[in-house]
Amino acid sequence: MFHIEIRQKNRPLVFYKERLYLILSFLFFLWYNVLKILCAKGKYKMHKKEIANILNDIGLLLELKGENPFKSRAYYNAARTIELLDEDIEILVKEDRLKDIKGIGEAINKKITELVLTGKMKYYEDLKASIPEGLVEMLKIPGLGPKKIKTIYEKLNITTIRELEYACIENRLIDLAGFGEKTQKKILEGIQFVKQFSGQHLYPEAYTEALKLKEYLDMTKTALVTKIAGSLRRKKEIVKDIDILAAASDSSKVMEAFVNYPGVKEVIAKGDTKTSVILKSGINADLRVVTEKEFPYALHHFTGSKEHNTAMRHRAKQMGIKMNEYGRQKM
DNA sequence: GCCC
DNA sequence: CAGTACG
DNA sequence: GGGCCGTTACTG
Repeated sequence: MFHIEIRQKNRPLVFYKERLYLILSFLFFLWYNVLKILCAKGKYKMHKKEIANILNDIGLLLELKGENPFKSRAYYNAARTIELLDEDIEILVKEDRLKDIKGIGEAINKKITELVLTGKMKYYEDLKASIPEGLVEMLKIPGLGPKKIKTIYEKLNITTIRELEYACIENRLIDLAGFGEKTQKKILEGIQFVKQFSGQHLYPEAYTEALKLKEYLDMTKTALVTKIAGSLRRKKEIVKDIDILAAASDSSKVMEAFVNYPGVKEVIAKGDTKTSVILKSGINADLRVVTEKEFPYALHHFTGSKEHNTAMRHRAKQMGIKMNEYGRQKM
């Protein structure tokens, strides 16, 4: 046979060259695919909690719009179902098994699928854009629900809690149909109540938010290491912000990645060592970047608490050691 | 919106 | 009574 | 096509 004859022959140099080319291209192909998989793996992954939150938001927004209450409840139910799901949502989407889950039908299945595959949901973004942010915040005020908020918005053109507070003080609510003296008073008290707890966040909320942020930063590979610090690291039940500490030789790249995090709503300050942002969830987040050598000392310092630090430094001093966030040395 |  | 908010 | 939480709790 012809090909057997060929095999047994001495091959000319050109043959090996061709073969080498094939091998190289095959290796390149492998490398390319592995890289592709790694990239896909490192891509921002949608968490179940996030999906649930978006579905929940849709429910709220629909109520504010005055949609069929059962429709918004369908979204609430779907949100709860997704959140309590044991299985990996991405796998469910890829295998198109989402629609088999009780509580998720045609419409919501499509929307979740879009969200998981593209990271966005057109319907949600349009819906959110059509309603002033302040109205959603008003839902936190006890005694105020979507119907009353809708009335306040449409009749008085009020879009923020601040404006609402003034309107109450000026007795402008009692004229509205369905409102009265008691209602107005209750709303005003409700506003005070909400104010009292603004800027305070429960550990589970803040922690999941912080984990997502850390995961994102790690994915960008701009820092050698990142760590959640502050009161969150101390597992305080209530925290007022998220502190993240990173070690890197080039801090600017980390800061740049940080402010480009998809969950950032507003950048408060951006510098070489510290950057502060407000997240879309309403939680403040600080990132501090130090060198690799400083990292352990900085981690201790930024984990705190302030009281712990002063006490520890005082004790160190007595032992003849000077310590700060950058390191420690014998005096 | 979802389910029966 | 009806409408609205709540847990 | 029709139901979807409640001997709710409160306000107007």
